[in-house]
Amino acid sequence: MTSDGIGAAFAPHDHSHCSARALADAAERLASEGARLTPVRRRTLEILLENHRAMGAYEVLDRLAAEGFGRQPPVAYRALEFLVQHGLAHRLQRLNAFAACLHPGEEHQPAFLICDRCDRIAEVPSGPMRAALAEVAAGSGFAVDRVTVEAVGTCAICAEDRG
Amino acid sequence: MTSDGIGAAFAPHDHSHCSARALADAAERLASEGARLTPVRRRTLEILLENHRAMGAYEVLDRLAAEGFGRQPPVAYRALEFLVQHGLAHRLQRLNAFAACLHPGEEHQPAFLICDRCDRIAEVPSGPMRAALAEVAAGSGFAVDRVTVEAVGTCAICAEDRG
DNA sequence: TCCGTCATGTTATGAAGTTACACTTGGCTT
DNA sequence: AAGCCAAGTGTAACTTCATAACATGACGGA
Ligand SMILES: [Zn+2]
Ligand SMILES: [Zn+2]
Ligand SMILES: [Zn+2]
Ligand SMILES: [Zn+2]
Repeated sequence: MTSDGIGAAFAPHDHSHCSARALADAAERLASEGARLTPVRRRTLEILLENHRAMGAYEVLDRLAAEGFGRQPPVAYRALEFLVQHGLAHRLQRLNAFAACLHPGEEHQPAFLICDRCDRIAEVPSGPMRAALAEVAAGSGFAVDRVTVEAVGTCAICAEDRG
Repeated sequence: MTSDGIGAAFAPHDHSHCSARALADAAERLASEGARLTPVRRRTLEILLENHRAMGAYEVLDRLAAEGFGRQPPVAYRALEFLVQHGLAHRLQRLNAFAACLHPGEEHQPAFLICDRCDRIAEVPSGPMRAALAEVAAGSGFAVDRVTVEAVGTCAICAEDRG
């Protein structure tokens, strides 16, 4: 993870810095891969970066449509898929939703903490869990490819607010 | 897990035994909780138990309808929800599908191995992973409630069949 | 028997995701 | 410059997944 510390999403912070850096990283990263950060894609990423929450594809689509982009589902799904494929966003299986990645560039397949009170999302390292899983899987001859780890619970802010 | 061993789903075995026992356990368990294993619910469980795969709600619904039960989505969703709530079935987030639990009665919140070649599913213990996750989560003040761990990969049988 | 609760069924609707196809754009070849 | 191709963007139409709202039936206790 980055020097921001783990779970920074659940603590007050300068979010404009957070998102500006992610965007800059993204542009650089894509350039080096020969992939194009077109207007829709860029705007989609910006929208996801607005806060530490996950957004449904149709929610993103509404925003895009309101700004003059296409208003059909594939517009959003294609942009989101592109971002996910390039490691700039993640898909949250439990929520059928997407969130911007806050430290792209680092090879990762993170675990997610999802607060069910405020809907904020944090990425945390999943290395130890993946290792533990790979081990038990190997015991039954299963070769793990991708792992989804998503925890639902209560974040620090909400725990304080509401006991 | 049971004496069947971990990941038994991915090895040849006497499946009728597997499913008969799960069904018997289910009936007993529900009786002790005062919950009713009605015909639709029982049949739904039997259908899920037919193999070690996950089924979509509509796939289950088709089967139920063909057997004279209701043919509208809530029929399947209610039965499935009931089974999940009583620990007799699990929901696979990545697949939007359901699978019978093969060792009910044991308090568990398992991890799943999903073979993307044959669609078979296995439950494995998730204790170590949940512990690791709880630790890193606690570091950011997040209290974990429920965890989803789902691994996609290749099972032993498919690995052998196709290299 | 009356009543309340749970269970089952229906219709209708909402939410999520994909397929197929047309048009444009921008780079590359000739 | 003209022609070509691949990638990107847009649309319509549709499938799949899931829930809301409401009516009826089964069952056990007062
Ligand atoms: Zn990330
Ligand atoms: Zn929260
Ligand atoms: Zn189980
Ligand atoms: Zn397999």
